[in-house]
Amino acid sequence: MPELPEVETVRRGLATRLVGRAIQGVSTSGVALRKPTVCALEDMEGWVVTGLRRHAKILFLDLEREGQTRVLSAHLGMTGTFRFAESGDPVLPHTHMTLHVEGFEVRFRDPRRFGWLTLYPVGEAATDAAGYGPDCLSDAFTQEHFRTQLTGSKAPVKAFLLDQAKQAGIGNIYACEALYRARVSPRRKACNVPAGKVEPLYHAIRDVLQESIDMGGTTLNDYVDTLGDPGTFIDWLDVFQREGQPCQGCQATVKRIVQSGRSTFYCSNCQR
DNA sequence: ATGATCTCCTGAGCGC
DNA sequence: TGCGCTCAGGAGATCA
Repeated sequence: MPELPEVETVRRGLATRLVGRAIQGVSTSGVALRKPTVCALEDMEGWVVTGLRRHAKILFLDLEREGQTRVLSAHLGMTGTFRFAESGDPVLPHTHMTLHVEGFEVRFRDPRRFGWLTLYPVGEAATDAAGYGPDCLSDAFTQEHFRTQLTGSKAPVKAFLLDQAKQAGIGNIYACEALYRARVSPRRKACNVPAGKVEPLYHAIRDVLQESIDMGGTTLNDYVDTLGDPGTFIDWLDVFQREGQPCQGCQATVKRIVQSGRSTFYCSNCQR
């Protein structure tokens, strides 16, 4: 499941081969994704990719043509992938968009269709991240911002971390891992996180995300990068999907509970 | 207003 | 062997 580190890995991969290239053609499946696009994706034909940006889990493809600009936003949802391909490669099922570029193709595939592709009109900015808080790895995500948001929320701290409006980019994996690293119980209300644990939790979030990027992200089931390679951060997960296994710190058994309908993995002995 | 729950979707895994 | 059930969760919509 792509979270910030996986999307950043995809962004870097796409940037290496796509920036400066003209989109010569666009093929689509016609199947509806999570959100409808504003303009037809085919309208990207003839536009040049000038850059790839990311805010949290959203990718932005900047396009330019004859002095004008526009943007394509993309979200990978649960099972979305961007892959480089040769024109003769077999097209896998659930391939929803293919960008034809000189010498190769870029294909967006998403079996469960939780992702989206939105092409905005010429000159318009993308609004996908309008309700989002600062990206967790950006300078805007300060310790002060985090403290203010945290102390103002009565939600369980695990649910708080997943709230993209508070700070954006954390998904289920890294919420569990950051809480474990900071030794904070996921069941504790955000506003009741001990004062002395706020800074450790802030740094745990930043560290775990950055370390995962360095490892190419985490692959549980579906995620692969633009070359089809899985991320290897799974080997460094302390608690996620480790129910029943001993905690690395105290040898107690890692537990799994459900919060807001999602699995939370933690050590009830270490995390208080 | 805020937090909790539901919904969308497909494929993997499991039990009978 | 094969069918049907459950589960996975990002995030917008809806409910409490």
